[in-house]
Amino acid sequence: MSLIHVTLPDGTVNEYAAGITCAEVITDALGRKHGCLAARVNGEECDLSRILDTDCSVEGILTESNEGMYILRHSAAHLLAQAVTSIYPDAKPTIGPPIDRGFYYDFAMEPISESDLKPIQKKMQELARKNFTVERIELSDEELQSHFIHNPYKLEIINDKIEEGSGSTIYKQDDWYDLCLGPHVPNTSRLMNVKLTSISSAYWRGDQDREQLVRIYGIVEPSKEALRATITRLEEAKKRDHRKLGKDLQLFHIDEEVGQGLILWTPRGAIVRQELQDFISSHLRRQGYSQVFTPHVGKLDLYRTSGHFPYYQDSQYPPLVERELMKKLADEGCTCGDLSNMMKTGDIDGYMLKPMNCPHHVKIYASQMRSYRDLPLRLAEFGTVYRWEQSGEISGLTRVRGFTQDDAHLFVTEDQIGDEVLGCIELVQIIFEKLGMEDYRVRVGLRDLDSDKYVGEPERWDKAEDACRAAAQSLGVQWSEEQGEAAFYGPKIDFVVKDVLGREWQLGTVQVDYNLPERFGLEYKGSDGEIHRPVMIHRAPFGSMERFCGVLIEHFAGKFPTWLTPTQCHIITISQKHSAYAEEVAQLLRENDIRVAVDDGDDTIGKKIRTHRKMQPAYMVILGDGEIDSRSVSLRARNGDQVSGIPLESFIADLRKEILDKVTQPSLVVPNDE
RNA sequence: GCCACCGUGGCUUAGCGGUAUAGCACCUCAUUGGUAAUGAGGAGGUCGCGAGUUCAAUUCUCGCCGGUGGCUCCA
Repeated sequence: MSLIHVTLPDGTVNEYAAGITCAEVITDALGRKHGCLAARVNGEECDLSRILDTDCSVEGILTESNEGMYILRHSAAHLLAQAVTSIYPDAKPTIGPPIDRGFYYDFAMEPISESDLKPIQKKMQELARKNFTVERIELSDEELQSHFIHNPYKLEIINDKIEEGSGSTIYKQDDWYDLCLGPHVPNTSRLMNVKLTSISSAYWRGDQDREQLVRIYGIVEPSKEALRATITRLEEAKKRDHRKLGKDLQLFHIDEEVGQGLILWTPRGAIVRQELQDFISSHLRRQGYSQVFTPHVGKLDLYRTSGHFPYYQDSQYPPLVERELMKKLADEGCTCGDLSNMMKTGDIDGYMLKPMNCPHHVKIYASQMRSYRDLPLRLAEFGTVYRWEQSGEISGLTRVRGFTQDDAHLFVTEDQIGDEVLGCIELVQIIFEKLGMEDYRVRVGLRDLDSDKYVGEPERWDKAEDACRAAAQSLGVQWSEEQGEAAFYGPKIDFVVKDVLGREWQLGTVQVDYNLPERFGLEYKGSDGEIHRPVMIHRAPFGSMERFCGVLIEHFAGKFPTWLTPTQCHIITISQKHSAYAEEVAQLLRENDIRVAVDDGDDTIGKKIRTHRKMQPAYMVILGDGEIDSRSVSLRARNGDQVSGIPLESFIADLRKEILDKVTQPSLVVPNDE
């Protein structure tokens, strides 16, 4: 029997008889309780059962690692398919991958409901407990065909994805098997700690025109404790959902009679939004932006020139057509289809709710003769736009039909692109930093070199793409280049953040645009006396006020920094005989631009504190005999910390400073040493 | 838009073929209280909307509207 040399991660080289398995090598190196569920041989992931017959390096994959969790989730997906097919013999498994937060499996089957998950989960645990060995089996093309003869989905994958003559592998546990490359856990007992979380639907291969499948989502963890911790974390996350907090904290309201995805900002939410807007505005002034205002509607012709109509009409509110004209056309027997066609061809005009602000800003640029001395011209507007998002997609503040972009358009010379793009993303960084938002990623969208859908010359694209790359690089945060993610009119930089449930939302965006200046024939006179075409940069550092506020509510879990908090101080009296002092303090605070609420009602102090806590003021100011005597205040922080005997005047001064400095979290309460 | 589920006073919620619980909030009275619920009383709902089945519908069926989780889409 020949010997092989196996290199371990620590560099030791052991000698084994050829034919040994990974599991045996790892057990030999780490002992029985090594906790690995797969291995890496020469850097390639494989099963623990892999047989080694040549010299190689071997490394165990622990469940604690990212790779380990993916394998665990992938195996759990298999177990789910086994359980589903045993309960629903007609269900046909299609695909079931691991994902960041767990796993799912798509089945072609009759729809089932949420309540059906319990029995499936039970079945999974029952199968896991039986501790079936998970076995890898290599099959030829013919064998694959015969194994999946009753499952057209698997056959489609086999035919599309597997090279002819190469065969592939299946993974088998008990009498159930699935087409899969692996690797997988060695046995099903590793999969005891699973929970099925939700059910939904998906299209086969993500194609809207193909079969609708039943998708079951689940989570799996290596231990009971870890599973419990994950479940707790998910529940905690739900508590900071901006839709729930928006209601609890009375920040906004969505009324079905007003319409889906149309936000009513209630007084408290309006404060948060306005403070943010003021904050951005002050930075815009520093960066040399000019504020403009434009109307919420524009003529269809405007959007025909910009190219937005009719090409994107599916995502716009329907056009507004003059009453008299409609009546006349109706009398002439004009059908809806005729009307639609006439609008497309431009035979009749109408107005449209603006789906974006750019055409309006372009018209401001074009309203005067421009010289190179005017550039860069930076036009900013908190512009409200309306888009007909699909009904099923609308959600809270993060996906709405009417929203206000913190929009601006920069008209620049070719040479100014780099500096101006940089300026835009510096603004984003300043704002994110002030708000303590560190968990975001930057996506640089570049053109797909093989596609011809892009407008403009390649040399200009190269230059603009370089400018975007350089700008992203300068941020000093994680960023990625994504080929083919550019808009057809130019490259872009996007800022992406995750919400509490791990869903990604695009917030800020900076886009270079060669197209609109062309379509609108924009010009400026250069230093050479010739006429040139400016380049446009679209940018919205927050994306929209709605989405940004939604993300911010979750980021702070409703506990806003003092400057953003709707009511910064809630003044609470010990008893009603302290009302006069409370009113005096409140008035002083108001005079210092501090937002206050006063509760001098006849509830007990404990009751009042409990009630006001729910609104998450930065501070509760407690006033009683002691405070009146010493002309002071007693403060209570959100976490329950308290401090008393603070002189009224110094409290006001400190609070003002905290607000002006936009300190990330209230910090005036430092508990007294007992 | 598609699939599944859900829709009871401002909020959270019980219930079910015979028009409905409870808590918080609200109002009144008493209580004047030092940091997470003082006591008593009161008012408030055509059970999302429309149609059907039935002697009878909040409850069953269908349609619509809205919400939730996904899918698809996102200039």
